[in-house]
Order: sequence, then structure tokens, then C-alpha cells
Amino acid sequence: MPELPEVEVVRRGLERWISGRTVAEVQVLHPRAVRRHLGGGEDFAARLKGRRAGVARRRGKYLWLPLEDADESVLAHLGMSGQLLVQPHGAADEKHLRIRVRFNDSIGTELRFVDQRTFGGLSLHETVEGAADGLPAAIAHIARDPLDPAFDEAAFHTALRRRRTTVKRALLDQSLISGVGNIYADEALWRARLHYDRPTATLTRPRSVELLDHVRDVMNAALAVGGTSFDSLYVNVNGESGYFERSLDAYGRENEPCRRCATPMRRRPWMNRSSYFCPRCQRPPRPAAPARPAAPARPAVAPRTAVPLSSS
DNA sequence: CCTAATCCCTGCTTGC
DNA sequence: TGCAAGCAGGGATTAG
Repeated sequence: MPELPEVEVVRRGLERWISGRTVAEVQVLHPRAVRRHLGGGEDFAARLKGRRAGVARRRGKYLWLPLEDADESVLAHLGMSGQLLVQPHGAADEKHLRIRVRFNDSIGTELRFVDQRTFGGLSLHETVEGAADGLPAAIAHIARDPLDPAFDEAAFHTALRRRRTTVKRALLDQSLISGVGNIYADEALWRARLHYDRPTATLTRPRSVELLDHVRDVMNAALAVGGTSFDSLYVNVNGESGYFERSLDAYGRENEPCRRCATPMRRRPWMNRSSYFCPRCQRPPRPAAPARPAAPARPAVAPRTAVPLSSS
């Protein structure tokens, strides 16, 4: 459930408390926490030992620490319930402690990966050649996120128009735009007054730009108060929760009045999860026209030259 | 190529 | 009270 704002809060914590430190010892306490590391837990621990962590980076919901003097980075994903905690050596082990990293300094704290549902994990990957930020090659397919200055708005809109999908599916597709999960998707759609099942091909350029602005706005607002927390699962590196939950307009508000029009909000099962929306502000799209051969505009005169069917 | 469904996992909540 | 089902859901993988 940690989405971009929550992950960015964690990244800032890593940058402040972990970057620049050199690994002394790694304990992998649950194999599933390193399942993306193909060499396994022992290999992960051995290869991390003695390495110095660079500045913590993030793309969407992924975090990584570039390793100095090596074209490798430690990649982290929090999944649904993962936490990266900076704890004093003496602190009692958390119930779901999966990985412990100790450092060769006398600061007195260690990094812990704690994860109840084990959807998250750590792994070591080669970096994309020439990437100054140490982007792990394993996540090169993840799109830039909307807070990235290099995010390509025009390309995003073009992709939306080309896709034969619906707008919420597109927002959650990390290869189109990263960092958006179920919570911020519902929030942005509510702000944009768009129904989750609206086909992306019907979005005009101004409408997709507006939607993107709402995504950024809601994420920045969440970031300003430390992220969203429904329970103690989503915390910063010091174990503290954010305060954005009280500001949510859609997610989790079934039967509560819409903050714009007071109509009771609804929850609909959607892709094995839920979508929250206002039935008045976010009208469902017209039912799809019955499938029939489209009548694309064709030139009145046949092309003079035949078009090859295939170039391969 | 594109899109949709499935699976992984645990703890809390709900219903009978 | 106890048990089972439902729910939370990102993303790799598989299926179509």
C-alpha cells in the first residue's frame, strides 16, 4: 500500500541515515524477502558486505541505493506491508523482521527490512549502463513517475489514446506511469471527476493533462504531511505514520458524503480490489458501443501503390 | 504486439 | 466461541 509519497518519505530517511555508510554484515532471515535476488540470501549478504551506499534514489514505488565503486545497486520494494527501519542495535527484533543490515561505523543504528505479507523485498542488480543515478537494469521497464521532471506528458497522453483500456487501469500500469496505486488513483480520479471505467481513448489532451495535474497535486499534498497511513504498517524509517488519511476524499469513504456534492460515496469491487467514487460527480461512461466493424475514414481513391503487409 | 487474469502472502474483520 | 471466508493489493508471470 505504500505508494509514491510513502516511498519518497522512506527514501528521504535512507538518504539521511544510511547513505554514505559501509555495510559490515547482512542477515537474511526470510528467503522470500530476497526472492528477486537470483543468487539467494547468502549471495546477497556476501556481495553487500564491505560496500558503501550512495545517495538513495527512487522511481515510482521502487527505491535503490547505488553502491559506490561498482555498477550495482541495492533495489528495494516495500510491496504492501514492507518497512525499512533505522533502529538502534539493541532494539528488540520486530515480529516480521526479514533482513538486517549492520554497518562498520560507530553510529549505533542498523537498517531493518520488516514485512508482514512478504510482497516486498531487497535485491542486488547491475545498473543501466550510463545511468548517472544507478538505475537498476531490473526496473528499466518501469516508467518515470509524475514527480520526475523528465516525465514525458506528451508521450503519456499519446499512450493513453492508443491503449484500449480504461483510465484507472492505465493509472495503475507502472509501464505507463509509475508510483500510482489504488489510493492515489481513486483520489486523482475523484478530483478530476472521472469514472474509473472511462476508456482512455476518449480522453482529450486537456483532460489527460488535468488528470495528471491532479495526480501530482494529491501526491504532493500527501508528501507534505508524511504520507498516508491506515495503520502502523506504513511508516517512515523512524516508525512514524503520516497524516494524509484524514485528507482523503475518495478512498475508504464508502457511504460517506462526497465532499463536493454530499452524495453518498460508493465502493465497487474492481480487479480483486475496490474502487471508491462519487456516483454523481464521476458518472460512468456510456456503455461501449456493440462491437461492429469500425468505419475508419478511408481515402476516396485507393492508394496508387500497394502497402506491404509485412516488412519482416 | 497488446490486454486481462492469476498468484503470491499474513493478519485483521466479518458472518454464520 | 470457532471456523471460514473476505479483504487489503503490487507486480511478475501466464494465458488468451
